[in-house]
Amino acid sequence: MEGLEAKWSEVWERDGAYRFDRTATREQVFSIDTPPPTVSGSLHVGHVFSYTHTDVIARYQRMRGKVVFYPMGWDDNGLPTERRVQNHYGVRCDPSVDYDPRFTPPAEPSEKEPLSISRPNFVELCLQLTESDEQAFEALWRTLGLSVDWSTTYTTIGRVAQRVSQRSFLELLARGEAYQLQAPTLWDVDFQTAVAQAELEDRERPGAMHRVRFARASEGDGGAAGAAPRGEAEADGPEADRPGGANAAGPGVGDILIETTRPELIPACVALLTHPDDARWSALVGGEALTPLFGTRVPVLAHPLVEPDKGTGLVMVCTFGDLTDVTWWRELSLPVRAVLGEDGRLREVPWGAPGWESVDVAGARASYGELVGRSVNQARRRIVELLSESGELIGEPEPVNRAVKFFEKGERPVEIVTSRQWFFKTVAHREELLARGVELQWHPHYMRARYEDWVNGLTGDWCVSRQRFFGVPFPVWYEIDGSGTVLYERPIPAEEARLPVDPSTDVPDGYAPEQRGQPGGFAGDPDVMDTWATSSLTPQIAGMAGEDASDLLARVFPMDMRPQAHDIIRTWLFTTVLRSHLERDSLPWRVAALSGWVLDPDRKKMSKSKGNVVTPMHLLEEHGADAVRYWAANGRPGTDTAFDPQQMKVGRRLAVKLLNASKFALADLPPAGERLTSAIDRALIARLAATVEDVTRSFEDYDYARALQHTEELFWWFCDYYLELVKGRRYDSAGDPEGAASVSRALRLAVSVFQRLLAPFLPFVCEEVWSWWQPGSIHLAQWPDAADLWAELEPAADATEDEALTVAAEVLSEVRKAKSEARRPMRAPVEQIRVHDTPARLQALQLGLGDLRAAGAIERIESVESDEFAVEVELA
RNA sequence: GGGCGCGUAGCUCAGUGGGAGAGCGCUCGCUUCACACGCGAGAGGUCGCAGGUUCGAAACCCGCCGCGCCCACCA
Repeated sequence: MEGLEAKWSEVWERDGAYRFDRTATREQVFSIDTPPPTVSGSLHVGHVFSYTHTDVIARYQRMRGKVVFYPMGWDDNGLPTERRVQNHYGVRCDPSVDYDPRFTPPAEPSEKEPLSISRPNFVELCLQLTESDEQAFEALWRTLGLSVDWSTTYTTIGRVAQRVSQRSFLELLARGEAYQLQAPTLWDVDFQTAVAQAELEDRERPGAMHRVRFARASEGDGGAAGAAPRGEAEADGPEADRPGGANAAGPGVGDILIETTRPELIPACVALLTHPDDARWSALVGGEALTPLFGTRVPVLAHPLVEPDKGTGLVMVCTFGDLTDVTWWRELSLPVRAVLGEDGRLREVPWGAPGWESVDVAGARASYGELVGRSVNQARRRIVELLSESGELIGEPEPVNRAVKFFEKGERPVEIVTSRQWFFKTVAHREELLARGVELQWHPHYMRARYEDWVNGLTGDWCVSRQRFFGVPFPVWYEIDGSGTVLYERPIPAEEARLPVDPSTDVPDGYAPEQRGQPGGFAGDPDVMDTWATSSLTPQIAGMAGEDASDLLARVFPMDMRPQAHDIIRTWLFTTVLRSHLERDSLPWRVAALSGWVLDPDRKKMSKSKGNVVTPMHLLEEHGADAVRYWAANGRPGTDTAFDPQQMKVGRRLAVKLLNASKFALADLPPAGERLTSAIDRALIARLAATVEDVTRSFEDYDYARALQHTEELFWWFCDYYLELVKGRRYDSAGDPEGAASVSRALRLAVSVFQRLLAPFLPFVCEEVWSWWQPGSIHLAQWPDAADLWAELEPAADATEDEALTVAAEVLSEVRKAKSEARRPMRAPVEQIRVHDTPARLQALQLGLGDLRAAGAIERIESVESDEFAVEVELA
C-alpha cells in the first residue's frame, strides 16, 4: 500500500488520464461546476469530505464513458484574502497612497501600526500570497486523488474571471437588471463596507429592554418658540403623580410609552407606530409625540406589521435600527434622520436645521453633545443615564437575550447606513427563480425547501458593491460636471475590448489621466463586487464564456452537476441560478448535489481550530488517500457525518483486502475455462450481476454512499465465503480440471468487477491491482455491465444454483462455529457432519458438496430431512 | 413563530409493511497454503414516548418529547 499515491498520481499526470477532450460534444460530456475553495485559509477535513464525494461521481461518470469536464477553481478574491494579507504582512490598504513599484513587504509583520500601502501594492501582495496557497492546495488534491483536469484551473481574481464578471455586469446594466441607488444598506462598521442579506447571520447577544416615555406634542408646540417638553420632563419626571399637561396623553390614554433595545437611536426617531386595531393607542393615531431629550416632533401612525403583544404595543421607528424600520420608513414615506456614521459612531448632526427641528434646540444639542462621537454601545450607556436623570426611563432596563444580525465575518452587529450601492434585481424575479428551483434536481430532494425559504424571504435586491480593494472592480466611470459634482446617474461603461478594467487606475476613452477627479473630468467607480457576484459565474468562468475562439462553453453548459455544501444554498447556489437565469435563460446545471458537514465526535460542527489540529495532509499520510476517501464516501448525500479515524482504518482494511483477494484470484494457477460449469460459480456471477445493477442505480441517483455499501457488502461476503468454498478446486486442480477452469474464470470475472466497482472510491489501490493484469488505466475502463455477466450464465441460472451457494455458506458457517467453540483451528479435520434441512435445500446443497467438503476439511456429509435447519458436527 | 431533517446495539450508522441488521468497540478462540494491516466465533437492542391504521408496524398516519439545521418584520 505504501507509495501508491505518489506512483499513480504521477502516471495519471504523465498520461493525461483526466484531460478534458475539447472536441467532445455536449451529449458526450459530464460537466462539474466544482466549488472553488477559499484559498485564504487552510483546507480542512470538511473539504476533503465533500470534494471526495464529487470525485467519486466524476470517476463513475468517466467509466460510464462520459468525457468528464472537471475543472478546479480557486476563490481568491474578496475579504478573506485581504484579511489574511493584512495579518501575514502587517499592512493596510490605503487608496490615497501612491503606488510604489519597488515595494517589498517586511519580512516580519510590524508589532505596532500596520504599514499603509497603496491599493495596487496591496493587490500585488494578495496575488502573491494566494498563488503560494494555491500550489499547496493543488498538492493536497493530487494526494487525495481528485481526478481534476489541472489544465482547466481558474481563479476568481484571474483575468478570465474578471472579464466574464465585468462583461456580465455590463450586460445586466444595459438591460436594467443592475442599478445604482442611494439607499439604506446593511453595513459592517468594522470593515466599513456594505454587505448583502445573504451574508448575515444571527447571533444571540445580551441586551436590555428600556421602557421610555415620549411626550405628547400639544397644538402650541408647533414652532421653535413652543413649550419645552424636555424642561417640563425634567421638572415633572421624578414625580410619580404627574399632573395632566403636555405629557399626559389624551382621554383614555396614559403615558406614551415605548420599549426599545436601542435607546441610542432616539435622536433618529421619525415616528411612533401602533397596530390599527390597538384600542390602547388609537386616540393618539394621527397626532404627534415629542422624543425625550431631543424634543423632535414625530407622527403617531398605524401600521399592520406592528405586533400589539410586543412591548407596549407602541413602537419607535428610527432611521435605522433594523430592517423592519426600513420597511416602515419606505411604506409610510417617513423622513431620514441618520445619526450613525460609517464607522459605527454617532456623527455630528445639525440640530435646528431642516429635518432636525426641535421644540428645544438647545436642549437637543446639549443632549446630543453627550453622545456624538461615541460608538453605539457607549452612546447607549450614556443615553440611558440621561433618560434616567430626566425621568423618562421608566423602571429599570430589563435584561433580554436577543438575536442580533451580524455580518458573518464581522465582529460587531451590522448597522443600516444610507449609501450609494450597486444592486442586481432579485425580488422582481422571485416567481421565475422559484420555478427554476423546481426544475433543478436536488440531491437530497428535501434541500429544495431551503432554497425556496430563501427566495420567498428575500426582502430586497442583491447589494453587490463592496467598499473594499481585492475584488473585481465595477467597469464604469462617471462624468464630473463643471461644479465638481459626480454624475452617478450617467455611468460610462468600459469598452468590451478593454476588459478587464480597473477604473481606479484605468482612464475612460476620451479622457486624459489628469482629468481624474477634476471638474469636467471623470471619476472611477471606487468599489469592487461582492465575491458572490463573481463566484455566481463559475460555470461561465470555467467554460470560458465569451473568451476568444473558444466554443468550450457550448460543450459543457448548462453543466450536469453542482456539488456544494448545504450552508451556501442561499449564497452560491442561489446567485448562480439567478445569473444563469438572467443572462442565459437557463438553469446553470441539471443537478445540485449537496454535501453535509463533518462534525466533531461530540456532534458539533468541526471548528476551524479543531480542524487545524487534524490537517488533511497529515490524515492522508497516516491513513492513506484510499482510506480517507472511504470514510468520506460513507457520508450520505446531504447528511452531516462525524469525524471518525476508525472508519479510515476500515477503509484501509478494504484496500488491503482487495490487494490480497486480487492476488489470490489472479495467481498463476489453472487457466480460466471457456465457461462456468459449477453451480457455485454461476451463483456467484448471478449475485455479482444483481449487485452491479443495484450499484449502478445508486450512482445514477447520486447515492455514492449506498453504492459503496452494497459493493463492499458483497465483496466481504465474497472473500469470507466464496473464496473459502472454492479453494479446494482452485488448488487441487488435478482432481477436477473442469471445476478448476470454471473457478478460475469466475474469479477473474469477479475481481474484474470488484476492482472497477471500487475504483471510484479507492482509485489508487484499484489502479494498482488493475495494472497487474489489464492494460490501460482502470479509471478509463468501462463500468461493469450486468448484461455481460448475465450472458455468462446462458442458459439462465435457476433458483437452485443460488440456493446451493446460500446453503453451502450457511453450513460452512456452522462448521466454523463448531470448531471455534471447540477451540480448534479452522483447518481441523471433521469426521462427519449431518445437515438437517428441507428437501429442496438439501437437494440444492448437492451442487456444492465438493466445495463444502474441501473448505471445511470434512470427511463425510449426511443429509437429514427436517423443517429446522441444523448441522451436527463431529470433529475428528 | 414557520419549515426541513434526525432519534435503531456502548459508538457511527443502514434498514420504509412480514426474519431486528452492519462496521467499529468489547469478550473468547485460531501461526489458516490471498491476507496477523489477518481469520473464526460470541455477548449486546422494550427500534425516543403514547395513540391509530393493518391479519401484521422500526417502517404508514396523528400527537408529544428531545437533538440539529434553515428561514422569519426577534420593537
